[in-house]
Amino acid sequence: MDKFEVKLDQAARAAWMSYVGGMTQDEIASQLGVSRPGVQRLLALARQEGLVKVHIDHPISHCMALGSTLRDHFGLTYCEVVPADHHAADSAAAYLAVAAAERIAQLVERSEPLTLSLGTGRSVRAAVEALSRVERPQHRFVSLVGNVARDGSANRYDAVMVMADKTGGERFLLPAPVVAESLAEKEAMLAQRLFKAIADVARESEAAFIGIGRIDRQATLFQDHFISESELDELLGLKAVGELLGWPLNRDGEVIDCSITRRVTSLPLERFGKHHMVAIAGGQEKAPAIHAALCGGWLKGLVTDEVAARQIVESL
Amino acid sequence: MDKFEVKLDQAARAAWMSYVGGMTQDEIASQLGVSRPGVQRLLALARQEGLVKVHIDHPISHCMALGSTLRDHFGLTYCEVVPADHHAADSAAAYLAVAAAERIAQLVERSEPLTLSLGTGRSVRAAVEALSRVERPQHRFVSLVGNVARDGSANRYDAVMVMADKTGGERFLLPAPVVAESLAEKEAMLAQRLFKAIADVARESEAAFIGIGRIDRQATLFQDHFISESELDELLGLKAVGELLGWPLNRDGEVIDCSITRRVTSLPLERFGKHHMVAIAGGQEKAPAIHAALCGGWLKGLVTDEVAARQIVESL
DNA sequence: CTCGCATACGATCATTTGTTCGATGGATGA
DNA sequence: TCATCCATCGAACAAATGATCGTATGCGAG
Repeated sequence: MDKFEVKLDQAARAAWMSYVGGMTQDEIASQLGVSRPGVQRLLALARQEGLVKVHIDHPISHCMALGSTLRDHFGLTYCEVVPADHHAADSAAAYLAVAAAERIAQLVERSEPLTLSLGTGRSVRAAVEALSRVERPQHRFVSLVGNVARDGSANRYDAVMVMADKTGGERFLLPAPVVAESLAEKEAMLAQRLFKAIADVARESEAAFIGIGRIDRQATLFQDHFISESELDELLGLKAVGELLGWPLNRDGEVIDCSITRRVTSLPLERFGKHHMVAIAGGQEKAPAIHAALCGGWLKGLVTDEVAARQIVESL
Repeated sequence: MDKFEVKLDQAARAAWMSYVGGMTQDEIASQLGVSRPGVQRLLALARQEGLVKVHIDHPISHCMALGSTLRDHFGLTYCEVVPADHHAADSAAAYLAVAAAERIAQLVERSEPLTLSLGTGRSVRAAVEALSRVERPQHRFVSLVGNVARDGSANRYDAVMVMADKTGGERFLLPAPVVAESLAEKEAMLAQRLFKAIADVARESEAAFIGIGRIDRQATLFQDHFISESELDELLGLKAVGELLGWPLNRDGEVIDCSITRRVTSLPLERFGKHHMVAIAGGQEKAPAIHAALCGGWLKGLVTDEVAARQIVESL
């Protein structure tokens, strides 16, 4: 196929003129003595044969590539990866918050009434705090996770509270601990009219922005006393690597069925098809948990950082 | 200017999505949460800041870059550089011929009557021989250089002859040696009605495809006995490095005024403004001659090969 | 606090690009 | 040699891109 070689030559020529020389296809056509659609075909060939290499000379380039890989591999609608600033390790968290905030802002800024679910966790908190104030009393914000600690005290600064304060929207808080003391207590909770009403609002929400929790000694679930040390050990024994809304996941992203799971009061993950939940989580240590959540197919979108994304991509 | 950093980040993102991800500007706009014209501006910024690097992964890429440099530097309308095949050194000449032939074919193939000038030399000969046969009796082909050797014999296979044979067009040959024996002989030639008539046809030609000659022991002018050895030495003494249509040029491309020049019967170079002559020449050894022709500003176009082009560009 | 300036934004239009479909020509096999 | 099929090509259309302009918005000076 020597004919093909000649075609490639011409395709490379056309590609050079188009991409490097900045010529229009008409100019290229008259230069090469072919029709304009002919140039079109040559350019298509050049791209298809991988003759055209484009590189974006900016650190963000890697992040985009990582995000794209994750998005394609786990079938996400979108995946944003923020760069890890190697000079200031802390700034990554702030960057993550800003990036997630922009996502949330896109929804919140519209004026049609919106119902939005929010999870707990530092990342979600930071994200909503990064939002700028905007008057939207028509919106409703509902928490997907109980905000009552074991001792009965409510978390005054839940993400939903911050959101509602910033927008003037309605707030719906789940009046329950994340994990009930007993099965009976859980049943009692779920039977409450108020609880059901809030669950209904949550079900109407268009999107949910949630955190992803680790399951280890530093787990928020444990640190904030939602579960006891022995319960943590039980979860670790069952190979839990992360949690979504308090539901522990194994490394394949499946919800682990155990005594603790049966007492979790959060809305079941199955309730939110695949088109609601956007996770906000980053950091080297959270990578296994994020990976699990992705494997489970629970997420629609993910906002993470470079270190976590890299770790996950490398383990694929 | 931290604001600018953020802009660049976003510009890089947009560029990545557009060039690497292949997304449309509308998609990018909705992803980034800006308007479509906003994306436009971001992409413009990214290009302007040199964030976007495009590389054509094909040997021809270097050739295109060389050609572009020559074209811009010497104000040519076009400059085509064919790749030097390192495996088969000879194939470069054939490639050169094919490339030039395509240029000529573009003119010849049209059906409106065409008057085309042709010079002498192996390259021009090879180029017209590479042309495919096409019936164009309405065309006229005229030689710009005498085709009579010192001994009075005419070159049977002048490029014009080949052209006319291939197309059925009219042929106009200059009935003169390139260099007359004496000033008187030249005057006599130029006074001939026939000579004048042919010169007039040449003046009407739309384009001229000519060779570029070296001035050294291997010079065609000398090898084909158009000039004697002592005349060659004289030219070398006057620092001639090349010739166009028999007119010797110094390294700045100026026609050298000497006893030989005054006897050259070819049409004066000045006659052809800057918008007629396309040179066909390649090879390491011809580089200085080509460079001289370019410096002189005699050419509208150039078809050369990689080795010559590289040598010229490196000496700029 | 208000005016003016400057910068940036988004609606709109012209240009360029990509795709589809019918036509043309050349190769292959009967 | 002729019919048929396949590949290729170019005209026309649809989509996307790039540019221009009027408008808004924010910022600094008075």
